[in-house]
Amino acid sequence: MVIDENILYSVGAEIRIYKPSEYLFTEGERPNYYYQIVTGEVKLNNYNEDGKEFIQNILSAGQSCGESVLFIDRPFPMNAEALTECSVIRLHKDAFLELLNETPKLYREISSFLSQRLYYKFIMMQNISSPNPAIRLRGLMDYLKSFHHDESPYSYTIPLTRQQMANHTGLCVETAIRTIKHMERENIVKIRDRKILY
DNA sequence: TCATTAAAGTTAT
DNA sequence: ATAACTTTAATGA
Repeated sequence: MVIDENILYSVGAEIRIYKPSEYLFTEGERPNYYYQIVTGEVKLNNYNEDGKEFIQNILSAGQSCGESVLFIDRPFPMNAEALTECSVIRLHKDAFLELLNETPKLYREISSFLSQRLYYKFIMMQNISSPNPAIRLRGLMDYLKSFHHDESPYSYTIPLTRQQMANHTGLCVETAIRTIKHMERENIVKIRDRKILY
């Protein structure tokens, strides 16, 4: 968790429920709130000129979003869409910044969270710039698996659909599927009832 | 080689 | 039932 919920409530935060496919915020909007996910999953994405989706990240309980842009005067560069039903704590920008001023410890925690995001972005950017789809997908899987602490092969079930994996790596679904099949033949992954074990 | 299109089967809602 | 996802195959850059 990023910030203790009780602290957020004490400075005026409110809880909001979002239905699947509802937006927390959209690209181009002016950021007015700090968001922290209590339950559910939120997808950060963009759409390119042809309307093709690119998933930037998928966030789950305990993670925050929107904070990256609260410190600067810029509109949101992405959409935040609820994937499942979500309960999200929302705190107004001014109250959020005020809270950080009063509590240096929180400043550090937010910085740490932002650093993690930056780290993720860097890793993903590295492997997504590879022309080889296997490297892109493996980079994604390696990153996801790095949070599960069992390193043995096939111990981690990829929590994404192939569609989502493709949209994460800028590949088309068909290429993602073919590449994953190829990886299965090479014993890099196992597939058990459509789930990818890595 | 990969994206795109089309078509069909499968799963989830 | 209907939408979303998965898979295979053909074609073209």
